[in-house]
Amino acid sequence: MRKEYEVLDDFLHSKGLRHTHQRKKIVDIFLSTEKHVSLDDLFKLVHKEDRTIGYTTVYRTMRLLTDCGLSNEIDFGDGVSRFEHKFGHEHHDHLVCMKCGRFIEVVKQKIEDLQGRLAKEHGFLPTAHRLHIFGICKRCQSRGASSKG
Amino acid sequence: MRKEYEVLDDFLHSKGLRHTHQRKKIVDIFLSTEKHVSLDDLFKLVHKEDRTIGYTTVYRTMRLLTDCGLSNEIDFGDGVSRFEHKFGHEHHDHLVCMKCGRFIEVVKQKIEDLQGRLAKEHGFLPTAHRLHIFGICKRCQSRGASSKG
DNA sequence: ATATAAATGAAAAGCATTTTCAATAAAAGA
DNA sequence: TCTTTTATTGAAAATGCTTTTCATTTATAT
Repeated sequence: MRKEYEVLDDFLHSKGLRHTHQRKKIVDIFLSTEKHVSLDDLFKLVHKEDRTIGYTTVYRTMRLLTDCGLSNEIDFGDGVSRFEHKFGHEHHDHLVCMKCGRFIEVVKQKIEDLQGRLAKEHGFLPTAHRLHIFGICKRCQSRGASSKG
Repeated sequence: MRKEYEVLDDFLHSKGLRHTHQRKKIVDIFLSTEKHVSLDDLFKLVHKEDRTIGYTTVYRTMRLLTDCGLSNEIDFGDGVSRFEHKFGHEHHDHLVCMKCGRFIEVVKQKIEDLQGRLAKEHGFLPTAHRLHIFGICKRCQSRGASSKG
């Protein structure tokens, strides 16, 4: 678990950007957080540890991480961007539960392959894709009607 | 091409809602518009024909159409909701060109099937899904670097 | 140490979406 | 047709997240 910092270092260096203790702390917390955090989530986590770090800095740091490829920005269509870091889990799709809001990460290689083929059939050169399947998760099904956790 | 109005009529009726000339005009324009319009797009189209219809009414009408299933709200992650009407083309995925912004509607039954299976494998009860493949379209590939249309 | 340019944080601005509210108008009944 | 009831409308304001501004601070190079 050192590579992630190197990636950021290289990126900062190559762009003439600087190391700051704020960035270090934000990155530490982000990388140690399992997964999909909104800016607000992350700001709260950071704020708990360091009251002097502002929302704006978290925002800018996340953009930095996204730009250098350490973070992935995801959008479930609820008007809030979420971020997930890219270590351990490479590409994956999401099963999003409409009841409890939780999501499961999944991959099915055959689907990946077919997507590539589908793109090719249309002369399309794919660079990325996003698949969200919405529904009700196992837990919420067995719990019947309501619930929120 | 009469069924779409019936759907709306039924919906309005079942909910005790009313027919208004504003709704009629907005629905007419929306249904005659081939495809993916933002609220702003649609408002402009409506405004051209009737200066008295406000943005809010367009907004509310589109929510109505989405609720009664005539319209599909789509989100390409650029912070703007778009709407497409559901006649002619049922469910489909999107190939989104990152260069010219155009999108192609596609379906591959095998992918659909595999998605269902994938969900099932996780005890997940799927209700909808969204697949966007991002990349460069045929046209933009052959045109080389720049371009916007 | 000093200079210089990036980074920070608070506050303000942007922007699409959503709500508020007084005025208007559709549907139903008299 | 006239009234009544209640949904609808449109302008403006509010929301909520994201992004920018700007004066100040601070990391690096000299």
